[in-house]
Amino acid sequence: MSLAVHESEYTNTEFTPRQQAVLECALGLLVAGGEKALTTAGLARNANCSKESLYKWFGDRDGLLAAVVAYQASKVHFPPEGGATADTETFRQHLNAFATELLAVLFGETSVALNRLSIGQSNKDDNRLGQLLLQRGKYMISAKARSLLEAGRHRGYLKFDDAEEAYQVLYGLAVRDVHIRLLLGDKARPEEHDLESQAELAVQRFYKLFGT
Amino acid sequence: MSLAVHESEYTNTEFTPRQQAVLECALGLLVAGGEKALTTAGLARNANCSKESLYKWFGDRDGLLAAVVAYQASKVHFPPEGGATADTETFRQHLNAFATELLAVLFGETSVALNRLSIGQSNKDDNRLGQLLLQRGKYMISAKARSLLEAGRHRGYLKFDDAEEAYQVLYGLAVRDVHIRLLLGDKARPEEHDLESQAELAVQRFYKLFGT
DNA sequence: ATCGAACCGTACGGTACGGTACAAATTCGG
DNA sequence: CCGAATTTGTACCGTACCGTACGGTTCGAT
Repeated sequence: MSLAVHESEYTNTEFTPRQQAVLECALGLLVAGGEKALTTAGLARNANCSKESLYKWFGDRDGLLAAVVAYQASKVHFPPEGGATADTETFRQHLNAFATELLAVLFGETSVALNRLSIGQSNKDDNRLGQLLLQRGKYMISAKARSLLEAGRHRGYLKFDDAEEAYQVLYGLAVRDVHIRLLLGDKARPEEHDLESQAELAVQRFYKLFGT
Repeated sequence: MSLAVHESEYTNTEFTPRQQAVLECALGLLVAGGEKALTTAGLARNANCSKESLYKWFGDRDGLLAAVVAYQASKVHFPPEGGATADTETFRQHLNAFATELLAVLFGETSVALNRLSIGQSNKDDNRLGQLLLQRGKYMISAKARSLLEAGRHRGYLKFDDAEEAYQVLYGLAVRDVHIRLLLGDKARPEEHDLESQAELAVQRFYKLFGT
């Protein structure tokens, strides 16, 4: 599956297994109680590690937060293109699958928690977290989407000038204002829980705009 | 102008002029340095008031934050419908104007700062700020948009089943992922600064989906 | 068995900030 | 002009948390 979350199927080169376990615990604290719930003492207590180790591994609290974001981003993989996208129908199914996975990632509680964290820290001097999330989150997805759309254009299924612009339209059609509402603490409406239908409707409208 | 910001043309019944001045100062601190820059001592110093007055007026720090959000929301008015929207062309111009103003509000630094604040506080128990921003911000705009779209449908310019759904599509076409990128600290691309063109393009695509 | 490295748990200093208390100053109605 | 109420400026308290230090423990290597 594209965009799927792998549970460390093999060792992540960036962090040791022990560190990954601690970061996983930090993610849990973040999802449960937000940024202020992620204190160095609290994490040490919950993860059964010492504060000294935290500071040895991550430098300071900001480094810890950056490590959490980087760790989660490292779990989202983009396996190479699904191979033979021969006919029109399977290509459209690929678009549907992409849109569905996009919604699944964006609306997941982990993504919501990390977005809240990064947005809350976006007033810092350098704003490492926001840049990190944009770089290793949105830009990756955008690249994946562009290559998919370019393939569709090359085969004559789609028609557009700028792939980035086309992707942004697809994003807007699929996400609408649901993401910001979730970030603000609103509950998703019932029909918005059916990601498949939402994605299919978005792709349908996308074809009405960019289909041949 | 719809959605225009009025500078307290006449006394806001909710806050005294002195309190409004202090809240204005708080807004400035928020826009400049984010939530952590808005301390009670700092606000008292900058606004030339005492902490005791702050607590007397707003109860506690959370009350102060809520007051800031409520105050800013009270400045955004939705004057009654522009009156005679007779022909097709003027109606479409109204849609363009609405979309432009929507982008102008959402991408303004004040809105960005308040959204960041509310999102950062959305893990609290009751989440007053997020509810407040949703209630007095997004829902108001949504209502305005729905009435506008309903009028278009009634006159035969548009065709859709659910006005709320149609509005969300218009929102997605206009905003795309720019809002979340701004919240994360990304800079808007050059072409995204031309709100008029962006809005016009969005309305053009909206007509392709819902026009008659 | 011994050494050394990494790690755990805890305790502690320093600091920032929310909230309160109080005397001096200012405003304002009568 | 006067007195009451409000506001200001400052000092202060308690708390929460970051960052560090240190004693004790586990565990693999030699």
